[in-house]
Amino acid sequence: MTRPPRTLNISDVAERAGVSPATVSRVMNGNPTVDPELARRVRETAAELGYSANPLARSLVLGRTQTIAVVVPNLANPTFQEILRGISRSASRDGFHVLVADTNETVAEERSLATEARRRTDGLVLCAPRMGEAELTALLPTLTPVVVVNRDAGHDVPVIAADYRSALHDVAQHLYDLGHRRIVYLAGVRASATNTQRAEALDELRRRHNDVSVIEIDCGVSFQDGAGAVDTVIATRATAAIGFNDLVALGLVNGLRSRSVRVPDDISVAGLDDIPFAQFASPPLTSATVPTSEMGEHAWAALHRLIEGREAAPAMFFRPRLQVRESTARAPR
Amino acid sequence: MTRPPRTLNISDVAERAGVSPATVSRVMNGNPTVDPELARRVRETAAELGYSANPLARSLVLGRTQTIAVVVPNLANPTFQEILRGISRSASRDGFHVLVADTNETVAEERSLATEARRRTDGLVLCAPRMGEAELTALLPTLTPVVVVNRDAGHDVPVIAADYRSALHDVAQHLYDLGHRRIVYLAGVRASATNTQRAEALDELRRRHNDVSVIEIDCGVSFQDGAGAVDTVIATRATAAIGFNDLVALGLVNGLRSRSVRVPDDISVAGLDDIPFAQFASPPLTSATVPTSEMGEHAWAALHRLIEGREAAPAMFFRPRLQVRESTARAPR
DNA sequence: TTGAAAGCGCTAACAG
DNA sequence: CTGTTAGCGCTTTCAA
Repeated sequence: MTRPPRTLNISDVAERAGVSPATVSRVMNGNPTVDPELARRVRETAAELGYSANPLARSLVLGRTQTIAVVVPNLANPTFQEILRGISRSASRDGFHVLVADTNETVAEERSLATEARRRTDGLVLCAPRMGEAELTALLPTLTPVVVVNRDAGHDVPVIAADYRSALHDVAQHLYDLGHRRIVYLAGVRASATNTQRAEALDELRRRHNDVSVIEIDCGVSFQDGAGAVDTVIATRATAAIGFNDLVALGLVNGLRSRSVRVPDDISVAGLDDIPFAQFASPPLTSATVPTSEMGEHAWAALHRLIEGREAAPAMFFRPRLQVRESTARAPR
Repeated sequence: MTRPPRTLNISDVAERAGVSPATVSRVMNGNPTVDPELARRVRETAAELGYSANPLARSLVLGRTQTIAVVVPNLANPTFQEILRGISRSASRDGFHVLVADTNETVAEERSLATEARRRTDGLVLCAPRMGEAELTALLPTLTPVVVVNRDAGHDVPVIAADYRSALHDVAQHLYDLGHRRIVYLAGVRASATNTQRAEALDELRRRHNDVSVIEIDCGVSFQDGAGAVDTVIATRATAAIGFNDLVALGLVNGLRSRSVRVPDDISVAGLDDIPFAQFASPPLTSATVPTSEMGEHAWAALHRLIEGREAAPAMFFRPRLQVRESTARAPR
């Protein structure tokens, strides 16, 4: 293991300016107890040499890295991309860097990835963790400061989440109002907590309307998953389908097209999330708008408070807004 | 500035195991020169205490962080999202973490963001930098090890790029073959190097076919930019339009729809990149497929080589593949 | 107001 | 094979 050649350090500057390293440190940190004239000279020397303090060394001694970590289940999912973007923009505005970790839907690695990422940073945003309730409850305290996105997480941890129960309720009710009585729901990963919320909304629909039949199909979270479910969906003879998210819904639409099933004439399809491209799909997809990048910003704000030792932010739930587009229509009679 | 409470460190483990810190260090690093029995005991103690070495301290002494930085112009752009994902996946496979920095198309901050990010990491992937040639040439040597994506960068720096010249050539030729003789091109940011490549391809088209007229319009890189250009495009009376990228093209399509101009009946529209959603657009968008996530993987591979002190990888150019879909058709007569 | 010295947590050269 | 020691680059008491 060859050690890299050493670089310009604080002593070099100190020596050149004829002062002690301590003084250079004070100047670089804007400590006002330094003689103005001396400070000027040091600053000049530093500029001349192109010196700036090694962030690693500072991190070690100060115990803070000015960096946070964001753990997402899948970087290919537009929802998490948006959340990441929201976090990244606002964190960088506050002078923080962002480390990103993609678990790739591998539940088994969530824990270690989060732990590892957390150790190199000052705090963590855990997005939609897929692990079991017990594991999460045990893990979170070891991760503080941490905030959780799109999953509920007890009372000690700030939560920023979309209310998927309400979202699915609105979408399902919209379909019911259009006359659909046989509705299929393409469920996401069982492990996903938001999937449970969605299921609850379906239960409620069943309770409220005894003339409706809701069929749940195990599917997945990706475009491919949605496309792959097409035959099962057709077999149910449902007149409407709701995707776990827009990706699944869009995949299904594509699959239906390949089977020459028309959307929305033969079957209505709706998604959840309202990803940026839902509106440009063919046909434009009915969905429920989740304010993802704002949620990212709030996640950062909550984490920032924690990092600064301020009181934890309360859990925040965002109610998605139903966005009716052309992929849903009256049920065929 | 309150110093955080100190945590479990190597001396705690050493003390508990009745050995020196050096021995613990050796054990933790798998150094084989330790008595197996002793090693076992140390490992046991470490596990018992839940100890693992502080990465910050290791980074400082070893001079490597096991982290790389990725700088992108815009995290909202699917192309950069995919590149980031490709890098992230492959880097993490090799035990590296990824710091992400979004410049938000702010040319003035590219330099400082890249420099800052580089200082906390072992290497940098600079994606499609927008800064001027001279500035880039001056900056790159201060960033090594660094690899550049989607922009040419002299001979000392590995480059991973899509051949946009070829891509635009194929798209333009495709339109020409469909009978289009009046084609409008929605240019991206002037600063973008790949924009220049695209312009070259248009020049070539003009040279080869003196019956074709190619109009260039300053536009931008986003969906909104494309939508905003709609009236200008209509005013040109062109029968076909090529977007700087798929986002612009999709924006234009949407704008045209709002003006009741039919695609492709009245005007053909094509994009560049073939982002994941190009195929689900309405109508599905003709584009040129850029293998973004593979490019990300190659970018990591090239950077990894550099970090390990191996010889620099040669510049790699990927030729995009024309993907004809329903947004382009024969020119109206 | 400034400098000397200790120490953040770790690794590696050097003795033994 | 193991411990002692020095030092990565910085900040921060403590004394002067």
